[in-house]
Amino acid sequence: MAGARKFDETALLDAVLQVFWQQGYQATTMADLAAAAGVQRGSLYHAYGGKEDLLLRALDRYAERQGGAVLAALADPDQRPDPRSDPRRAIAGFLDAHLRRMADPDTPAGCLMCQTALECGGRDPIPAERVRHHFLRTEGALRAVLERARQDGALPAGIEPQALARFYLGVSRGMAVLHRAYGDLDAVRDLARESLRLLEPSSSARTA
Amino acid sequence: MAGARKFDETALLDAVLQVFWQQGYQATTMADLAAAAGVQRGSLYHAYGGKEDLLLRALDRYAERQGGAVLAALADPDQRPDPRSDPRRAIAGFLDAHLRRMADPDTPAGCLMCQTALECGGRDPIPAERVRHHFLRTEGALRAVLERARQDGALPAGIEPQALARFYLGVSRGMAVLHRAYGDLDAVRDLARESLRLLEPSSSARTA
DNA sequence: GGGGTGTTTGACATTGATGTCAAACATGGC
DNA sequence: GCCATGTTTGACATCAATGTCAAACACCCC
Repeated sequence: MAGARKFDETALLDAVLQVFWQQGYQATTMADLAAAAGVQRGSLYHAYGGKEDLLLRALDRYAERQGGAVLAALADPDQRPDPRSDPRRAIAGFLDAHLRRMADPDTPAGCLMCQTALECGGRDPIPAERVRHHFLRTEGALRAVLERARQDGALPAGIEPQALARFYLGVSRGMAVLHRAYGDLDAVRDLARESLRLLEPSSSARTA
Repeated sequence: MAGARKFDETALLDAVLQVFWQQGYQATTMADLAAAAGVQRGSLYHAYGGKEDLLLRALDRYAERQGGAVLAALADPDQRPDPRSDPRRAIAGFLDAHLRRMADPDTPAGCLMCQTALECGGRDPIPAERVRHHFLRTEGALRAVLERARQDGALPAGIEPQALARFYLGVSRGMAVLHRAYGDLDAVRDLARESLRLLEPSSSARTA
């Protein structure tokens, strides 16, 4: 293969991701993306389909990096032998991974997935579907942890893993909105901390 | 005053609001807004400053309509004599008002405030600040209800109204994201229902 | 009903983004 | 070193949105 491309694929996607995340999908132009990636605009068109295609790849890359860290924290919050039998540690690790990500000053506030969900939800079905896919993945991972914990007897009887998984998915999404809106982590921390009280042993088990 | 304007101010803002809500801020053009409002594009420029000004007015109108109903439900969920002394009813009314709004098929999924928060958070400081203002308003109303309930002894000691208010604000924002992403209310209902368990009498009171 | 005030309208110039393309270029295989 | 393959580059035409403006217009007050 001669005339190899000069740029690093993942570095380019990271740059693209950052711009989408900072500015939003519609507000960023191909020129913005090219400048951020240190590449000519024509090269982007040549190597990829266009803005929507780049967004889809950026979403997958985002899921791989940020989502990967989050799911790893969920599965193994503290490198314990079998952390999933303690759902509190697992869920706390899940939320704490979000908090740590948001505390990184080099990264825009909020969450690219949530932004894209809201921005493309009423207009661009393909990115919206991709986001939905990643949401369902996270929801499934949460549910798996809670299912397992219930089987191990680590959760009060009557708990519905499905509903609780959706609850913590929603909480993590709310955290992203508050982070973006408020700019700091005060409210985000409150939201995470309060939500964990639902798993405390003394908490009621009624879930209708 | 001669040559009175032909259109109805609030009807126009409702139409504008709907378009912003459906498509997002950046994706809607002045032509979209003019068409939705049944008005010539030049008239919009004449009567208002431009797209950003229209967004600000749409946000205020949205807060007045949707937010007004939500805050009313919070203050008086069931036309009881003094509903605020029962924080569970008040918060349930608050969340249920969101659910009822989302169940309306004539209205786009999600929440205009949250969309704007995420879309403008990294780009347009003025709309972002306006959204923050409305968020703080809601947070304050929630806190007031919880403060009062605590004074009435209707909440376990040790509860922090501030943190709990932010929690339910975040939950309502998470509901909007899940609604927009999933398109249905299943996950939204789960999120709302689970979050209410935090106020059950048997729930633990530890908050620090 | 005439004059003045403010609104509506369509057109205009300007700006910016898009997507394409041919030519120049780099690289690996032979 | 040379060729073939694929990439980079800048330019180009097209398209769409913006914001402005002068003229036409409708309304109220006198």
